[in-house]
Amino acid sequence: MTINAIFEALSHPVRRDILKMLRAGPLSAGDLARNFDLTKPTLSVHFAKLREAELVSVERQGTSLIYHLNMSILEEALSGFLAFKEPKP
Amino acid sequence: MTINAIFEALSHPVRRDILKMLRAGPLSAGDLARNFDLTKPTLSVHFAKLREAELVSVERQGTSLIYHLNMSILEEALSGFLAFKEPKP
DNA sequence: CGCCTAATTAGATATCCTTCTAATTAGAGT
DNA sequence: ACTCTAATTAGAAGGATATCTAATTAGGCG
Repeated sequence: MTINAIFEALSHPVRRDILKMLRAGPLSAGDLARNFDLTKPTLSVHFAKLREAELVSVERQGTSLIYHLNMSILEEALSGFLAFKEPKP
Repeated sequence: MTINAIFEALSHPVRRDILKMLRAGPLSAGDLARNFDLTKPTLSVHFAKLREAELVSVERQGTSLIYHLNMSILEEALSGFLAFKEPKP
């Protein structure tokens, strides 16, 4: 997890929308994908970037992958940058 | 000014570093540029993106352009996104 | 096992981003 | 007007990103 990966992940509107949806609670990849006018593979790539930044975590439930928002990472990164603090050593 | 332009602007480490430097007070384009291992035209492009997002404002002083941090825009955008609020209508 | 659904990975293409050098604009001073 | 310094804009090259279709992995169930 780097501050770089986090801001990189936040730079795309689709990925920010994904985070907003997850705010209400965990959702499967398919349920998330249904909300966009993009193919599932495209969404998978966006999920991967969010995972890389550790802004979301995944849990398997049968054949589905359930995505959870990692609010603490998001909060630390954004409020940390607002205060111009360095990331935790 | 759009939330999109703001997160786009924040996505590059050089631009985030520029904002950090401006935290301490206004600086000229040249003074900012001296801190990076990049040419001045390259920095100019980064400045332009920050202006576009209205994260900085510019004021001319003789032949120099002085950049100021627009803290309120940054704060509203980041804390707004953290709270998952919509941007001001 | 064979098949169906859910999702990701691979490969290809088009677009966007970053960076450079060269050219241009703008102000100050002689 | 000329020249010097400060900075931006233009144009081009290279690398990275987003998106699609096709192929692959993984789990559940008859």
